[in-house]
Amino acid sequence: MPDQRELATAAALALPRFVGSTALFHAAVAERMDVTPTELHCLHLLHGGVSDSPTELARLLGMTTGAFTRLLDRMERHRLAERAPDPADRRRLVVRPLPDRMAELADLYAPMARFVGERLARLDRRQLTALLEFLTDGTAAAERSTTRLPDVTQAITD
Amino acid sequence: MPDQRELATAAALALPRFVGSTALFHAAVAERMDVTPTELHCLHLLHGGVSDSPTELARLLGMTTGAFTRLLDRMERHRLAERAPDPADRRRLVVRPLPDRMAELADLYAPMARFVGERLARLDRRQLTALLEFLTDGTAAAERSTTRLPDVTQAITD
DNA sequence: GGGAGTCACTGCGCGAAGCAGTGACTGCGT
DNA sequence: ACGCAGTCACTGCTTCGCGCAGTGACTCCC
Repeated sequence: MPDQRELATAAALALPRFVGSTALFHAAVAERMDVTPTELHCLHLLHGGVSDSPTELARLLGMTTGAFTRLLDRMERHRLAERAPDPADRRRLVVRPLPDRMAELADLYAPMARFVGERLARLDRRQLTALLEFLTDGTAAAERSTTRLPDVTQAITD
Repeated sequence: MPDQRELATAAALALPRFVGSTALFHAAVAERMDVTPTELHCLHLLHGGVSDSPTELARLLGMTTGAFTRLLDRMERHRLAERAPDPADRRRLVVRPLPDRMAELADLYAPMARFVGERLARLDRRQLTALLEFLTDGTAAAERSTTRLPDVTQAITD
């Protein structure tokens, strides 16, 4: 019967491995869709309405705009997204997700959603809130860390 | 004030993005150590005592043994691990983590551990237990999914 | 109206990983 | 005993995603 300190330590130890294995799961889903993990990640960002700007998306994905151009080429070829001109600024363009393969993506995530749903169903409100907060804060911290690569340390703590 | 159902839905939506961004964080830490994400992931497995067998590690990392040979070459060059002969079977070898750069790794994870610790300190026992269980079960499910790539779906649900 | 800055894009090179095949070694069946 | 199938780590070859650095189109501000 572990006490609170031990639980916290266990969580801190479990985290790095969790991160590694989820990354791998992410790659597995991508492979099932015949798509690179980066394309899949970008699709999530688009689907979540995070941004439609190539430069911004490239930043969030931790890559150069040059690489993002090629990423967009692939995404268009795979019918995941399309380019559209930005009426306000003729240098820019707008990236739009295509509905074509959304159903396929949903199917692949369905079992994961079920897995998550089952676990969550056993939790009470306070447990749910804690978990959700952990996920969202963790996401924010992780996304900060990618934009300030030279100092990951600071990005996490602030 | 969201009810339980809404919270569960929110968590299911937050998850894919969390997965993507943690993968990116993982890559950021690896870059700070002048190491590939795969090398870092392998180091975590070694450090956690998951396995010391090249074939088994390759499987957990979702790669071929051929690629793992080259991975080991890099890890030795970067002083992350070393090869040792297996006295029981002269075909095999044993992979051992090197202590040299462990401190460096701990330093990079320190802020993350602090971030986690702060969040966890606010939680009670039941919340902690729920979170920890979610992490470990999720890790197990994700690791299963990589070993049975042809059917990710089944790996998650069973 | 002109120059600095920003945008998406392009040629080139690197390197991580898959594929398929190799030699060394083990253990099973007869 | 002994040979043969299976397993192990390893190696050329190829593929491909990405970074780097430079380009032309466009915008904004003085």
